[in-house]
Amino acid sequence: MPASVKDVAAAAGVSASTVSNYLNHPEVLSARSTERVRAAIERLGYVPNESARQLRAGAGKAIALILLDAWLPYFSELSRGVEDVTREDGWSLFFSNSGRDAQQEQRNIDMFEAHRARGIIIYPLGEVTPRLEQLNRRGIRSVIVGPAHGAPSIGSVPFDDHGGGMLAGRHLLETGRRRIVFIGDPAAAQTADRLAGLRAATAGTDAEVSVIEESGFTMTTGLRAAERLLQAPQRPDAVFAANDMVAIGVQTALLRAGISVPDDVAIVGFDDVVEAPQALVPLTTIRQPAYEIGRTAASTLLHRLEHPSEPFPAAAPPFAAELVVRASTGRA
Amino acid sequence: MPASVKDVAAAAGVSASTVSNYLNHPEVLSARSTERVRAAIERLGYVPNESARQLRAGAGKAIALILLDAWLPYFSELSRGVEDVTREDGWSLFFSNSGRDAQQEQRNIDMFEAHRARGIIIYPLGEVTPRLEQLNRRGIRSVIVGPAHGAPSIGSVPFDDHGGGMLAGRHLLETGRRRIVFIGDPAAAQTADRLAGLRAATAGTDAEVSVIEESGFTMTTGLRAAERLLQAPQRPDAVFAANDMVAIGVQTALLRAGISVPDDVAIVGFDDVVEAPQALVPLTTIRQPAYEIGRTAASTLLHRLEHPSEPFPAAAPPFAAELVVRASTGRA
DNA sequence: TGCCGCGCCTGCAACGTTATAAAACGGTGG
DNA sequence: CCACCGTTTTATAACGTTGCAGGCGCGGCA
Repeated sequence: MPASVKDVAAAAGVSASTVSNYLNHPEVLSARSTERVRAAIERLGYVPNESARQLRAGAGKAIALILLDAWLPYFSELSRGVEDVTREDGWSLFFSNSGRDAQQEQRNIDMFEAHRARGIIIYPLGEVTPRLEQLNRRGIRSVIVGPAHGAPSIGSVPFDDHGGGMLAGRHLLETGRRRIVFIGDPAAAQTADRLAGLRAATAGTDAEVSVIEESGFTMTTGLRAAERLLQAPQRPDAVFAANDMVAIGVQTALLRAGISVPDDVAIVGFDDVVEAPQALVPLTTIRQPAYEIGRTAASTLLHRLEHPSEPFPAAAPPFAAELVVRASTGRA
Repeated sequence: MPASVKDVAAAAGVSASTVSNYLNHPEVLSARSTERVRAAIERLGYVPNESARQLRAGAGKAIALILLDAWLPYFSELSRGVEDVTREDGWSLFFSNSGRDAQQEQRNIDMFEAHRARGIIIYPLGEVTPRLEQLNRRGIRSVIVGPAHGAPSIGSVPFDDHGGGMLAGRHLLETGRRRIVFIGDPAAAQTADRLAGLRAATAGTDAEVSVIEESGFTMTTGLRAAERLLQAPQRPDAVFAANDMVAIGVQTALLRAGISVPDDVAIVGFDDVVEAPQALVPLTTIRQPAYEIGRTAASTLLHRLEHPSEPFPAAAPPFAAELVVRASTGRA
């Protein structure tokens, strides 16, 4: 039903090749042909068939982005960074989220392989390194947001989670806190690093660190964790949460229970998402430049695709953590 | 570089057609061939080239979803509904957001046209009806989430915004409120309907309705609106916000200013997103079944695509609004 | 034996695009 | 008038896939 180059060619009284040249090598055409083809394209509303282009070219200019939970604020900022770079460089971006379902994550990778995406940016949920190395052998490059455990064929955009944890710990110590509870899932790689950083900061002091294990990353997770925290025999004087949304959930539950933040309990989050300063008590947090991380991931991948000879830079330095002090931990 | 049917055929000692039949008409193959092809596919890691399939088939089994702001909670729920139905029916979904930029919205439509998506589900920002009718003439169907202003070729999944506004207004009257302020952009279609519903509910009573014009839909919008509200000479006793995030922003600003919710000011939101019950003072709101709306939009579109002869149902009844009472308006 | 039907398989063409090589064109100089 | 040149246009083939028409071998039936 839609018009093809042949239709345009017929309408313009030229050959299909000329139409193709109009689109891809305009400089070789005579002014006369240029004008006739232009008019015919406009008249027929011709739009090149991307599938045919890709087939012909062997691969299209498209990359894919696979995230855990597209609707979490951190990921939406990250994806804006990816989107912007991708668009600037004239590539198409296919987007999908795995909804924290490892099986769905694999299906998404399959789908992008079938669509012959040239590269994949992924914030991985399960163990994807072997699959990504397999894809690499088939010519599909990928970049992991976070640590790539010693897989040199895969790009990596790491963040200094351990350093972030240390910053949080030191800040809590400096503001006089001694009973710190960490909320998160110690089995998840990034979360574990943040906890380790916290422990490194408190080692050798009289502060003690306990852990409430929760594996989610939403406000609901924080509300649930706070219930457990309120039932504990001795209340902590500080909470360090795996991310900002969990921290905000904890804050909400504490305020509802009549506990003052920061007087009774200080709270530190992680990420510095847009919601952090908007919490009722603005949240002290560790800033992760999500937008910049997204941009870097995209440009690393695109650079690799556009300069196939150069390998990924061996070890990019991780993005540095930065402490942002707000009201939830009292005055600095 | 990646394996093609021909490679598989050679490896299995059969013809390309047999490999194709294995994939598309397995029932015609002998057990012997089935096994040999299966083994060859596995050995080579063959993945069918989706571009070639689409080219051959004229169009692929793919639809597109275009949203204003993918990272707003309401849209993420909507898109989950769309995703689920799409996946259940074996279609692929391409996803994009227009970031509240009408130009970007157009570019996304262009991109999906080039990729020959069979249909589009869109929550429109600008005026897209003419463009969608043009696409319809080229065989690409679409469904608008929200009202389709008398364009019978375009599907529509409407919601009863006016009724929702009325419910909110009546509830505020019943709980004794008289000075109601509406926060939102009266120029936006859906928002305008909600305001009209509010006015219909208060007409003929001694309650008065004023409007603070704000065009955003985030917490930041609510914080900004609350500043203006606090400066007003006479403080209202109720706020009806265009959506939940704005309502939560207003609530936060009021609480920070020491104003009690709901004693001094009642607040009603719109949508009933997951954040609504998680606000410090859980939010009374008008429930919009975003997930169900997404499912309906997707199944309307897919039904249309799979049964080309039947037209879109003339006028689907709008989804009904439902009042959800929580603490932000006091006891009922 | 000759013919048919059946089950299974294969060759061919076509989808829309574009790079390549070749051809046509218009003009110059010998 | 022809060989030659640069410019512009064209025919052709190929990318990977699949529907279709036809082919092959085998068994059954007249």
